[in-house]
Amino acid sequence: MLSFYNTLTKSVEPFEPLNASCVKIYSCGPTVYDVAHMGNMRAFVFTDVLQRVVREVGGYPVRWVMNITDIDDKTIRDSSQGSEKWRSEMGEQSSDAKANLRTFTLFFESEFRRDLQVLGISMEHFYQMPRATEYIDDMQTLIRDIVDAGYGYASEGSVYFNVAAYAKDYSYGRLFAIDAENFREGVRIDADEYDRESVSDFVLWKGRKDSEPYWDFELDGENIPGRPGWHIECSAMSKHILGLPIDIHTGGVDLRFPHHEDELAQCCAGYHVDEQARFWMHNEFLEIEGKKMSKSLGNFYTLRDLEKMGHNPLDIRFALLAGHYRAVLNFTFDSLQAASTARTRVQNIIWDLLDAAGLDDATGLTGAMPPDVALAFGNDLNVPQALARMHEYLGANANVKSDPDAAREVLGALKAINNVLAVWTFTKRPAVNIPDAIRTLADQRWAARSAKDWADADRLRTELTNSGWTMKDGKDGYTLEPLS
RNA sequence: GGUCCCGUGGUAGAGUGGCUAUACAGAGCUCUGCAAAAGCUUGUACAUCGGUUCGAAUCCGGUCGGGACCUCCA
Repeated sequence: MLSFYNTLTKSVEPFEPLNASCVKIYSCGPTVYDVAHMGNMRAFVFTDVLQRVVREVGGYPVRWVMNITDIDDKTIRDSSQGSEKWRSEMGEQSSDAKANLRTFTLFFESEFRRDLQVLGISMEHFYQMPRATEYIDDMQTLIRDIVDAGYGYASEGSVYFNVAAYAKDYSYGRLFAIDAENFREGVRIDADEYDRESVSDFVLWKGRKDSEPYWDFELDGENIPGRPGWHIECSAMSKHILGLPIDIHTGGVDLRFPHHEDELAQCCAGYHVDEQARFWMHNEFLEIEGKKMSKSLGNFYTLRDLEKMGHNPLDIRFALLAGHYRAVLNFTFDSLQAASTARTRVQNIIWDLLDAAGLDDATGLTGAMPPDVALAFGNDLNVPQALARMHEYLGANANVKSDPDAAREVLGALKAINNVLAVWTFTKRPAVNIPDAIRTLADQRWAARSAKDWADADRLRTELTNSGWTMKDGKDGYTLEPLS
């Protein structure tokens, strides 16, 4: 029923849970040093749709974990004393680097949670959102195990992973075929500050640097104060919270290498498992108006930016769902507008159907997704295809509004689809607040219209339009809607 | 340098060796006093040059163009 593209095999494979009573999904979450931008949003919306499809189409319970990286170069840099990134809402900085880091990252973590929620991602769907700094012990244990197994070494106050030793016993490059002989000249290789045996080795534990936050770490009877390397947190947390192997591990394409490759290596080396995850799924990047999003091109948008411009986050979610997750998506303001219109139309259909079905609220309504829609979702999350089938379904049921039972059935189907898409609401059409002056004008026009005084009726319509309202004539009365 | 991806109608974007989505925008119609909303109808696109094939936009190769990754950017 479900099949997903697996980066491990570079092909679409049928998805069978390791344990049908609980599908374990681990998603690489944000580094909380700033608010989410469009690219982040795409990644989060992708994972959300994935876990929803596993639940709704696959019918499996899900344990979804998304980590919060609250310790890394950027969070340290931006939370350090005198940083321009420090915001007044965070309060005063202290002289304790670790406390500053904590305050700083907690601030952006709560911003992040808010961002997720306005994008239609429900906190209830998370099993846990672990913070890296709360799993330091587990990471240290893993690092010791890796060193004990002969795949790690300490050098100059840091601890490294020995890729060459590992590659002798295991396969390195399962997610991403690297070609060490052909590293392009000019590619930045940050070998200057640390002393690695080989350039392909990566850091497990970074030695303490001047005023940075640090943790003590006992390795082979020696204390090595420092902080965890980037990859180790995901290895440790996926194991401790979900247990290995997990079903699906997700992230952006850029994480295939080195992050995921190294996570995987650490798990195999330290936990002695064959695999960290059965499926590795990666979402493609996003372009803005045909160009890679970047600050220098001036097309770098955060969710807050778009909200300030007056865009509804659910329209943004819908626009992000317009393309397949493995294809580069060209996000444009035209496409956002198109998404908004399309989404609003379906929302109006839902409200009409609620009226037709005589329901105030269809939140609890259950129904079956049209089979071809479910098929599309299950086929490596082909959301564009699912949307196309949904529109066809709606077209075929356009005349259902005269039949309450049929209306209810379509509503149920839409509800099931929305359990995956999460862009519509099934509660009553919100009442519009109509100012008395407008109401008076409308009443006057209705009277003029009833008296077939077209000239006056038209004059009043124009007046209403100029005041920002659309008056729609019905059989037995009118409705007013604000112009948007 | 290496590895890899992509190029579809005005826009966004699926799909597929033959039946050529879907949405938004546009056009026409129905309904409306006129509108709005809604519904219906409509658009033959797949970079380019070759090849394979009865048949290719879909497979193969060349070319052109765009992009990604190659040690901490989703």
